[in-house]
Amino acid sequence: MDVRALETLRTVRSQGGVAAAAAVLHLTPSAVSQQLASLSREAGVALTERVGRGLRLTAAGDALADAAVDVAVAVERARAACSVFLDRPEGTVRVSAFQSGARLLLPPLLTRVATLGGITVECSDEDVALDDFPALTDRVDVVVAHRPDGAQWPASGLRVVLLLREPLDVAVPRDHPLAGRDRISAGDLDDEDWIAVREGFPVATVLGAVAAASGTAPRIVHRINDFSIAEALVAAGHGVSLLPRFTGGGHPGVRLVPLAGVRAGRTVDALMRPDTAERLVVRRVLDALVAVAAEASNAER
Amino acid sequence: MDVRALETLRTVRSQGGVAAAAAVLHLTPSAVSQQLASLSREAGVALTERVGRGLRLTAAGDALADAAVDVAVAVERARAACSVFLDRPEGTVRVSAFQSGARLLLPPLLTRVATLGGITVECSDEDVALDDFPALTDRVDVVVAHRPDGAQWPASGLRVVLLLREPLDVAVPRDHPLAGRDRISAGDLDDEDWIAVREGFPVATVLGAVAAASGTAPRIVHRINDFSIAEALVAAGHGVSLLPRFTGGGHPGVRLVPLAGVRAGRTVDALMRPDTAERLVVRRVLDALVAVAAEASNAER
DNA sequence: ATCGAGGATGTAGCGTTGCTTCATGGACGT
DNA sequence: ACGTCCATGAAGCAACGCTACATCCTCGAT
Repeated sequence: MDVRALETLRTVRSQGGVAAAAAVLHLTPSAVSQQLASLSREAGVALTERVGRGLRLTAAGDALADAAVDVAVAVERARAACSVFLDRPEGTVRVSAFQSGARLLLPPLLTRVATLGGITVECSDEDVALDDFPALTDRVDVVVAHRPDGAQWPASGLRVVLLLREPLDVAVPRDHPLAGRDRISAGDLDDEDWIAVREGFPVATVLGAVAAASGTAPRIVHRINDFSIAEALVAAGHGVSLLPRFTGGGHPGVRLVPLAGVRAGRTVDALMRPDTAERLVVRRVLDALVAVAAEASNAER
Repeated sequence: MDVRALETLRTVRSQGGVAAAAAVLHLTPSAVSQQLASLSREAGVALTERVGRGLRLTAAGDALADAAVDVAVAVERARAACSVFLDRPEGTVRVSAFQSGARLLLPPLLTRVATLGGITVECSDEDVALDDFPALTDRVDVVVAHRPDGAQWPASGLRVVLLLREPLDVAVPRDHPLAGRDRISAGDLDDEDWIAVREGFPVATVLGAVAAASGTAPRIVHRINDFSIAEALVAAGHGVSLLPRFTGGGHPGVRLVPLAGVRAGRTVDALMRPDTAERLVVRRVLDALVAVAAEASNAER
């Protein structure tokens, strides 16, 4: 039972195929396939089965992949047990975040981690569909992800740490009739043009929930994922939008007005594989990230 | 962090040296040494330190060895997760027992396991000093061991399953003045010659506890570890002894009389490494062993 | 239907890893 | 002071695992 092969099995499951797993593991598809074959030989049962031109794990493969998570966690705990005796935790941690989260959290995270010394943080911005966030944890140590109110991450083999909850406000142009209001109710927005995010992406469902409260379907004229672009469009009078309260860059031409009646918001979490979550340096960075998120949501309201 | 190397580290600790560990692992001392060196390089700290002509684990090494137990357990759990999907558990399990325990438990164990089919049990008899029982678990899957009342096995990385508790009775010759009694108190035995077990071996301390109750030091004339030999000596009138109630072969020339006042007894347990305890076949054998032990202690009183 | 693309899996060859053998250097007991 | 025991290095060899290449299969396109 090679630990590397178990790792590979997990990756094949999370990435959904041999080729994708091979890319993540920096291997050729052939190597991955051979590892699976060897593992299956050792286990005495088939771990994968062909489906179409891809493959999927059998029940046995799924069970073994679950067990493989515990193996990886135990190995990382062993590593951490040694790191304790090192004078100071060293290493590099890869952190990714979606755009608005990145702008809010990454700068203060980097300065805070810098004070610890010895830990290098490599950042990247990754904006993917809601369902694709978990798979990022194979490539990146800490994934800052967001989800609309009500949605939950799949529990299987994923460590989730809540960073902050952020209300979604209605963004209207500065000169809009509603701009002076303290609160806006869903019914006030029936005649507006909407700038929404792409389908399948986080908070896409929230607009639907708001519209449901007023009973009319929203008129979506643009689909923009980057909130700062959406903000610019709103300022230019091309529609209204739902934008997160803390992240809104404070564009001078835009006013954010809270929604009345509907509870609209998103949650920002840190996602990690259970084994990477055990790494000492990762835990240090995560602690810093939690602190930074707390400051951010306190400071801005 | 190679799993094999972690395994090696554990063995070096439990066996107390590179050479002994190498023997258990079927390797050369050089290979063991190289694995330790590679592990230490990877961990970044020294795991062992020379002491005299041997070596001992450092604090970091000890911590890593502890973590290695969890790794081994996780790996075996993974194996077991696959075995569940196999039609029927197969494999061989090595069981060892001290003499009297072996005679009592091994025959019914073998017949019981035979009914399961597919599992081979390899038996051996190992009589060692009390402190040496745990180290046997590196060589043998299930170690049937015994300990005097009050003694405990070291908790570190050892799974203990209680099999039975057995009172120790006073064995006297058939024609001895005390042979007719229902109970014997400690004071009645002040003038007897004793046949004890070797120092450091299980139940050696019990005789001391009995003597303490009467206030006089026991006159030990022979030290015999094998209870059936001790029994023969008692029958021939060479002294009295403390013998386990269930295991006593029922030698016609010997009477076992319970002790009054003092609680004298020994406990028989199954000892396993935590990782081997996870193996499915081992668990089957262990279940059988527990059942056999229950029958034995019920049947014989 | 035919063809091409994408995906998984075998085969040959090569590099790396990890073992054994042999030799060296301390530490203890006689 | 010598021999023994134990751990550790260096050299050589075998085995394992990866890459590269080829094959088979499935699906979507023309």
